[in-house]
Amino acid sequence: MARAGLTVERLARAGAELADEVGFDQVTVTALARRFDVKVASLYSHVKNSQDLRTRIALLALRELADRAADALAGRAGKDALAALGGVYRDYAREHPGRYEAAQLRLDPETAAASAGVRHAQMTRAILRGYDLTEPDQTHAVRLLGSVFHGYVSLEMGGGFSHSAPDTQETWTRILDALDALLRNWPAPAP
Amino acid sequence: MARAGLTVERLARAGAELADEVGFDQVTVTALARRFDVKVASLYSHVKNSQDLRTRIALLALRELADRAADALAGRAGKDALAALGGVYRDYAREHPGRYEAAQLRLDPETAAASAGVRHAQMTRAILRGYDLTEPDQTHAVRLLGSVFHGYVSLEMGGGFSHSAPDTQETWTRILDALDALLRNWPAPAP
DNA sequence: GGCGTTTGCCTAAACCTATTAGGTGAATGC
DNA sequence: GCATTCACCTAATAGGTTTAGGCAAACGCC
Repeated sequence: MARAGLTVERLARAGAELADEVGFDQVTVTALARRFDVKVASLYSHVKNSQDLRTRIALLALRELADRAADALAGRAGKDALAALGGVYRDYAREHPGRYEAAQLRLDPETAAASAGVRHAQMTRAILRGYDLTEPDQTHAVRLLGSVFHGYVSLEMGGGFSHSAPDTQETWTRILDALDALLRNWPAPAP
Repeated sequence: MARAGLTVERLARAGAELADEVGFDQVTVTALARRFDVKVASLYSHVKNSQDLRTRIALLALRELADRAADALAGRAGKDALAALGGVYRDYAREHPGRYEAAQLRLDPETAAASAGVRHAQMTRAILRGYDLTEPDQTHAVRLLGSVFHGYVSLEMGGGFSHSAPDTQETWTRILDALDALLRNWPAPAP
């Protein structure tokens, strides 16, 4: 009986590829077993269950995304950094739609706290050091940037902006312009 | 044989309730049949299949959301209208998390075009009439607002901002302030 | 190099969910 | 009062998930 050489890491990686090919919600223990030419039950020696598998794929995607972001941010500041971070999310979603979906999976609090998710928040906060925001405003701005990037990418991926002029690249750069302007001139609370 | 009185509308409505209770991805033909105390196969006289059922729930949610938005926008303009629209999305997601998830379902283009989704875009555009934006910029701004609202609500729902100070209500109002300021002073393209 | 232990994969079986085909009986319409 | 339609049924197939228990290859050890 030849062994297929399954490991948790290989399963997660293959699951991520499968997600990009057929969509994250189509990633199934059965499909993954087929891909390794192995019986379904064999996977259960490596992952606890279907949910566990999905979680591992999500963690992989978060890690990849954070690594890319760290690379892209190296040596950049201000609007340059802002555009770089946004670009990383957008490009990753286009190249790896299934992984990007996976990164959106709801994790339970402890798992989330131990994930690369915290690096994402740290990097966003680092970008804001290039702008002049005091502490509570910095948090508000972190949340705004998270919302815009996540919201834009997921709407664009879902075809929300599809086939309407002007094209989405133009909108994307103008949104980055707008965010930069906003951060350079963050308004005081409305009266 | 007593009849349960199934119709497509009742199925969609019950499916929406079920979604709010157990999550949209747990809405299954089987669970819905149980709820009506009817055999699973009976539902197939009313909906084509599981996907069809989900789509109908999504369309219901989009319609409800658009109705609420139209109500909230009546008689408002400018920042008032902006806050009202955002509030509708945020409140709906909190009251009806399953329906809100459903509203995010990817629809095929023809279905989307016939859905209440177009009313949402129209309403967002209507709000922008209170600001001074020329045509291509209006589209960019529509997309920005869509991104922020959708992104913020889905991150907040997913616990993305959880247990960190300051509280999310504060952030929400400051984001509305920021968007208002941005729209009143929309920047020209960066050089 | 044989020997026990661990490890990796298997078979088998139980249990969900989705979907189709082919009924039956109650309500409806002329 | 009969035909038709409609609402629901039984039965069967096909996949996905998960657990229990088994066997054989690989590993550690003397």
